[in-house]
Amino acid sequence: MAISFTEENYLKVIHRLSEATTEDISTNAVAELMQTKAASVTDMLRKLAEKGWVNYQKYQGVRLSAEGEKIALSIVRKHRLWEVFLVDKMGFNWDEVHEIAEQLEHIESDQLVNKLDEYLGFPKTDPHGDPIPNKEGILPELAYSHLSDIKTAKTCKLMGVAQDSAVFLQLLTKLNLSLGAKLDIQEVNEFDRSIFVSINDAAPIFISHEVAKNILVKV
Amino acid sequence: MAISFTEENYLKVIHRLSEATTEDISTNAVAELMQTKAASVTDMLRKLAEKGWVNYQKYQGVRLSAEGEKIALSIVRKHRLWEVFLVDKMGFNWDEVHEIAEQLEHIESDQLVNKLDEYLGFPKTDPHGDPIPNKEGILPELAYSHLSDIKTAKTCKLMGVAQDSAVFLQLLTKLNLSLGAKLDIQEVNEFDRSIFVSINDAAPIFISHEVAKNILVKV
DNA sequence: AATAATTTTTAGATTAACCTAAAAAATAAA
DNA sequence: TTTATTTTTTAGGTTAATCTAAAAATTATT
Repeated sequence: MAISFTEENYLKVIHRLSEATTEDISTNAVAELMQTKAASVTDMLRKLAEKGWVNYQKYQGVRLSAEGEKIALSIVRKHRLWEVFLVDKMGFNWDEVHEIAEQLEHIESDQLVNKLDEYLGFPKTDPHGDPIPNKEGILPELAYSHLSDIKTAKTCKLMGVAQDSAVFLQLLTKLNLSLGAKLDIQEVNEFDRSIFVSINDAAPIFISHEVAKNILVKV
Repeated sequence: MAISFTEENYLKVIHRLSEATTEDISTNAVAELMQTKAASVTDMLRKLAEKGWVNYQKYQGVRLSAEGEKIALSIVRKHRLWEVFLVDKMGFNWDEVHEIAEQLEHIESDQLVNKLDEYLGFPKTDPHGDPIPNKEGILPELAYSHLSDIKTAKTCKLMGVAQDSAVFLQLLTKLNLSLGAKLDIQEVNEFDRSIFVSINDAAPIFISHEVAKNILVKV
């Protein structure tokens, strides 16, 4: 069935919200991420439900159907593969690629996506460490911890970020924190939960809890 | 000023029609290429004129303004660069890339286009031999002849095609005719204007006038 | 030049995606 | 368990791009 850009974006947003919870997704939550009004969301949810891509009962929130999940994952796959392309092949920084990938994710051609995947060497994650669904739409589960959850001195490796806003990524770049960086945690301060850490064997610096919450690491 | 996909497509179509003539472009001609009705075209021409991208007086046809020309050329540039990408990097055949490039040409990022250009080695033409406008929107004039215009036995080189429909390109592929092929013209038949020609030193074959009209060669 | 044929435009509707304002339902607080 | 608050939906409108059918302008033909 034909699908519009807007419908694709709604499915993507519902998918994103569903990753964080097992609850049904509220109209308002969708409205906020879609940068639109709740009334518009209600209209769209009814339409998506008619097309069989979501399960929706009014006042009860929304969930993706199996079909809707499949579509959402194919968009996520395209988005993340294009991000790899932009960084690895086009030479963009990891904080510059989101907007462009938002456009490229809507290009329709399974053949192209699979050729791109192969061309990039079947990457497992995008430049922010987010996993890339495979051709069958299966998303490899990457069991990473939030840096903020670590309580004791230990060594770990930066595997991803929980947020890909440009300001945040630029801050990480300033701190010399990129995918794969080695983090030697010296101390976790009880007072403000800031972390005193050596990055790639440099002199240790302080990282705020705010920032640590958005950093994913493998212990 | 903001521009929609549809507006971009109209400018592209008007540009294409303008290449073939110095006359003003008729509403019907635009309608046919846009696969829409004349009434819809009238509406859009008025809008494009308001935005300053075309010069249009009702009943008098339409021309691109300098600004409109600039936009059209940037779309052509993107279209052709993406075609090179699809063939050279993704391994598509030249008859498979048009549809996908129709989508990719609307991706908005000057930075991306210029990086892509560099990545592809600043190609001068697309996989069909059509010239690629440079960053400044200047379209190199390639003075090629139509194979159908050649009257005597001589050797020439296939530099492009005047049509990129999949059926036509597939026929050329069957005839072993690709960009750069050497054509030794043995004889031009007066009766049906068919051409008896050896392709890359193979045994000579007949090529119809219909086909020859769409083949561009350098003598 | 008058009439016929064609092309183009206007008028009035339709659809997708959005909006505001008001009503209804669900949830939280007293 | 009422009342207040918040969330969600409905009702009615807007805009971009399209359509059909009818009117107007242009071009071609007698």
